[in-house]
This record gives sequence, structure tokens and C-alpha cells, in this order.
Amino acid sequence: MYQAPRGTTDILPEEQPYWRFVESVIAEVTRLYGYQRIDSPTFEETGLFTRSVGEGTDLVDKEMYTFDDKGGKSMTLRPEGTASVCRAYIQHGMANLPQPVKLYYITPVFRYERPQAGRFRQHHQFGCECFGEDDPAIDAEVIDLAWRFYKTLGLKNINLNLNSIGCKECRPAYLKILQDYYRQHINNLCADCKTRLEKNPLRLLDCKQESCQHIADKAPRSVDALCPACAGHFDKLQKYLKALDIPYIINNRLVRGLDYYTRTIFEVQPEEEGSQSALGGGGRYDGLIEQLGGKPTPALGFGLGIERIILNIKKENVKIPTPSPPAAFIAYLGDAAQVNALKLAADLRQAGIGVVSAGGAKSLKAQLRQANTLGVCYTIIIGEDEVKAGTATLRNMSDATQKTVALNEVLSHLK
RNA sequence: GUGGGUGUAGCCCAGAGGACUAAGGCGUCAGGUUGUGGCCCUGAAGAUCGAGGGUUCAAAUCCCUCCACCCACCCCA
Repeated sequence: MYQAPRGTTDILPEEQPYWRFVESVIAEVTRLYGYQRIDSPTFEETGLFTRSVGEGTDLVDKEMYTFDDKGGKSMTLRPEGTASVCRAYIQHGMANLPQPVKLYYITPVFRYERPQAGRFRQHHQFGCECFGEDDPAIDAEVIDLAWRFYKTLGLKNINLNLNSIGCKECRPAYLKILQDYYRQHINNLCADCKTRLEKNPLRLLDCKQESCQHIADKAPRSVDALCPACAGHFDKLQKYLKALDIPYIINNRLVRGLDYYTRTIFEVQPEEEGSQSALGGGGRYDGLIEQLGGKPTPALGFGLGIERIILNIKKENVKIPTPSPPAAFIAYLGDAAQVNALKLAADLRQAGIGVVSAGGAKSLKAQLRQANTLGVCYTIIIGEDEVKAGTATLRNMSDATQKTVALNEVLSHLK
């Protein structure tokens, strides 16, 4: 028997209301901020990701679904959302549009990982990207958008973590300070951190090993090493967030797993931290567009994991809208009645009324049972008597009353 | 990639000191007299007991190998 590939799932009908709900909130919130939707291909040339996300990151080094197409080109199933949108921004000359350009997407992303709670090989992200503006007010607005999204969904127990990791001017100096500090403690570091020290020093701060905790806690902070421009940017951002009443937590140990981030980074976590807890994250990536061949363009954005969001919607018992059943069920008895039923169903649908009917020759009892399970308000019964008289019996399912009406008047009774 | 746990009908699960024709609940379907749902009653369908191999007269129950899922690490959404 075939089954869905490891780490992938079918989103079954009973799950769909959650997805519809999330999608409706996305549509509403992005509208409020003037974001326009963009859909880009599910796969891209591999180089786009290795160049933007960065070689040396886990995402690129061991998690990408990469394959050669029949022309021998290396292609990769999208492992994150930002790179494609940046590529599209450059390719379509969006730098010539009024800036900032604000785009959002809902898309599957693929990572070859070992699946576990809240982690899949295919998951879905809602993301926003804003190009062409470096004012920290736009950082505040983007964070405000993400925050409003979570709040509109009804999630209460979440935290916003914030940090600034500087720019290409000030980060190298900070990394040096960080490495110098860690070298003093090198004998007490876990094996992973010893590697990180040389390979990816920022990630040292993110280590969860008990033994590394107090070292990381006292490590030099990136916010203390910012150049004046970055420091000013970060100060203003915080001022704006306060003005917007967005409760944030400065987390000096927050770093992100993709190389392109500069200055502002943020992450949203549930209060009760599990292991796979991040609900979403993002930040500024002022150098990325240029790096991908565009002209220097400040930009920022975020990606939020829809599966994890739904997990938390369930955890917090958020009430979501349930889809309404069809308004009517048509039960029939006999061949002649079936024709009338078919015709009536078509007429009602033409008038915008949802109708379900059984096929075959089932007993009336069975048909009513089905109507009951569906939860329809009315069942329309057409038997031999009704066929002769040109009528239908209209049964109200909630109070079990029924009346006989002419076939061509059924519609007006349902309205 | 590493470590631990689990794997019985569509779903939840009993059975695990070898003998099962594998039990129950939910759900599904059909009936409970002639054309009427929800409750109730009755019945039926539905399981090569994750897959493959081995031990044995006999294995869902013991052993091995795979696979999948769950949990943790790594990393992330």
C-alpha cells in the first residue's frame, strides 16, 4: 500500500476548517497593511538558495531537496520563502515600482529533516516581504503585522523575541569579540560549540547544552557592538514598538539560522516552550537583493509556519468557524421521482442553495439518516404521490414539521 | 545524521508466561412490516495482528532485518 512520503501529510476534510480560518486571517491582515500576494515556483535553481541562505547553514548543507532536471541543471525544492520572492523582485524590475514593495505568500516549503512533533519535510509558510525601505518604522510595521496576525487568530500565550545583529560594517568586529570571549572558555564548551566557534560563531549563543548556558548568558552582546547607525536603528524600532503597544522581549541570544539577516531579527514563540516551538521568525536582510544581482535595496520580512500555528490554535482551544452544511437534502423514491429530484437540485443550485441528494435506490429511512448526518435544515421528499401531484414534501429537520408545496415553489420556501 | 518508544479493522483500543474461529467501543451499512432522521434495539461488512524472514507441531504473542509513526538531540517554521 502506498502512503504519503515520510514527513508529509494529507490535510483531510476535518482539518480544512483550520486552514480556511488561517487563510482568511492572512487575507484580512495583509489587506490591512497593503500587501499583495505573490506565488512563485515550487522549485528554483539550486544556486539561488545556496547563495542567499548561505553555504555552511544546516538548511543548505543537509536539508535541501536537490535534484538534477533532465537538462542537467541542479534544482531545489524551496526550503524557505524569501529567496524566491527576492528573485522575483529583481527579475521583474520591481525596483521601478513605488517603494516599498510589499508582498506576501502562502507556500509549501521542503526540508529533508527527521520528522517529529511540529516538524515536517513539507510544511507551509505564510510570509511577508517588504522591499526598498530601511526606516525602522517599517520594521515596526512588519512586526506589528505578524503580531496582529497571531492576535487575530486568537493566540494569547505567545512571546515576541527581538534582537539586532548589526550590519556588514559592525558585525565582523562583534564576531571577533564573541570568538575571543568563547576562546577563553573553550575547555568548557560542548563539542558542537567548539565547531561553531570557528564555523558559525553567532550560533554559539543559541546552544541549549546545560554546560554552555552560563557561558552564553555572559557572552558579549551584539547590541553592545552595533555601529552608530545600527544602534540608532534599533533604538528607534523599540520606540516604535512601544508606541504600538507590542510587548517584546529583548533576547540577546536570539540568532537565526540563515546567513542573510542584518540588524533586526525576531522570532515568535509560544510561552510554553517545547522543542520545536518557533511559530515564526524573520528580520531584515539589507544585503540580500544586491547579493542576488539587484541594486542595493534594504528589505525585511518573515516566515510563519502554518502547521505549528494550527497546533497552537488547538492547544489554546481557539474557536474557529465551522463550515455550514448544504441547506437541503433531496430524498426521492422511484425513477420518476429521481428525475424531478435531479431537476429540482439543479434549480436550487442555480439559485445559490446548496443541495445534496443520494444516488441509487435507497430507502427513505436511509436517505433521511443521511440528511440528518449532513446536518441540513430541510429535507425535500419526492415520492410517487408527489410526482403525480407535481409537488414536493418539505421537511424541517429541526422541528420535524413538514408541508406539501408545489415543485416550482420549493425555492421560495427555502429562501 | 544520533538516541529512546510504539506499530492489532476507517478511528480508539483488549489480547503479549505461544493454541484465536483475534474481543470491545466509535464510525459505516442494513433492518426494527407497507414512504420519514436524530434516541434505542438487532444484524452485517470490515484485520493476510506494519512488512519480510526465522524458532516451533503451533506465533498477534519469542528472535532477526527492514519500514513507518511518536519523542528527544541537531536544526528550524
